[in-house]
Amino acid sequence: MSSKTSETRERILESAWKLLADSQASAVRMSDIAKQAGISRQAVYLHFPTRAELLIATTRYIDEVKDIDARLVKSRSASTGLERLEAFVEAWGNYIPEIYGVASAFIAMQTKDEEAGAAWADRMSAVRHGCEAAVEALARDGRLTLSLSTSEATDLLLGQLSVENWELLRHRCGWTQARYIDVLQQTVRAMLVD
Amino acid sequence: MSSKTSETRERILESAWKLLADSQASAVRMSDIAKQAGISRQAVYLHFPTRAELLIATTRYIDEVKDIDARLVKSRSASTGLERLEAFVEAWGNYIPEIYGVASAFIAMQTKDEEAGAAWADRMSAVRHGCEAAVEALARDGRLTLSLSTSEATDLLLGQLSVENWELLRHRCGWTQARYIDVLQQTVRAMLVD
DNA sequence: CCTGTTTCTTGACACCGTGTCAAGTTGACA
DNA sequence: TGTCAACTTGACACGGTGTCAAGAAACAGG
Repeated sequence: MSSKTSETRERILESAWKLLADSQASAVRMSDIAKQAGISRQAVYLHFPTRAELLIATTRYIDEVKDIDARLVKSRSASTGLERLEAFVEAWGNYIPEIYGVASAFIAMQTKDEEAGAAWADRMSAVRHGCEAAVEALARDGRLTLSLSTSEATDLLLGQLSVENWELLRHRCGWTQARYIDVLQQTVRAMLVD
Repeated sequence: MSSKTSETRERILESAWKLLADSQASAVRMSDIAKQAGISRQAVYLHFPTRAELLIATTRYIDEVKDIDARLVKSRSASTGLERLEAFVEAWGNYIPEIYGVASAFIAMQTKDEEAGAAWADRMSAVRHGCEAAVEALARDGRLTLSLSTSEATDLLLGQLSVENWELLRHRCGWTQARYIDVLQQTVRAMLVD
């Protein structure tokens, strides 16, 4: 009964994830997802009222499977602000590739769809909290650049760690993931520390 | 005759510019532009074959009216790399607000429209050349951070000066334009110099 | 086994925006 | 006066989202 429902639901989420991951485009239509899941297009609408809500559910699903929380443990338990900052850059920077497909679908949709925009903004505000915590740890250590308020420093860090910036460096400029993490740690440190 | 043609053409470009500037959305349709210009939707297609080409023409029009070249003179004539970098950040950073409307329309369109993607990439490669020139001037002075190649430094600078980053700081985080320029000059200097 | 409910399918349709087409109007200028 | 270019009007195709209704299939519980 209910297990059947959630089984199909999960197959839809897996399909959306897969298609978004390797087609990596907003060119993934509802019918593509249905086909991938081996069901009819209408069946998808029985589980998710709109494309936006399907995408939202997909991010949540990925977060669960890839255990975003576990990845952030190390940064939360860092003893110094600097360590926390570097651990956060590493954790989030290495998480971006996992969510990139669905993230870019969101970014593309944002402009047209109110609901999608709100969902993505919400998600980004969670990342912002992570940035803020690292910046505040830095400030407590007295190592935050004097000319920046914690809020400004948080904003800058968020911009540096944005999916758009990752996409620019990794895809358009051809950086490796390892180099991306390395350089970003160094960059963010130069920007915010001391 | 031809003056009538180019007069209408210009009215279309002005209309597109205006609508993109204050609606600041990709929600600007061909019919909106036509209405604003006081002509029929089809007349727009007599001057511009597709929406993408209209947007491309609009950027060129803005570049001309707002004289992007004149704004870059100061950075090109700087005597030191550092001066050149700061002048470039100021010139481009202050130009972004002028083109933001049409830029965000391009960014939104990029994913779906091949042609628009290519046009925007082309435009960004022009900005990249500006970044590269500043970075190379810095390298000639021996002041470029050792751990970065000139190409990597250029990529980072491009990301920092991206329209997306400007949007984040100015719109979503509420920075003033003056503060944006100030902080970015400082940030970019910390990232790339010495 | 039969019956009722939930899940899914099939196929139709409305809506919106882009781009196309064809026929008709207006105005300039020669 | 006739011709040509710019523009209008109104229709249509296409692709994608979301809706609706009728029926099929699976799977309970009695």
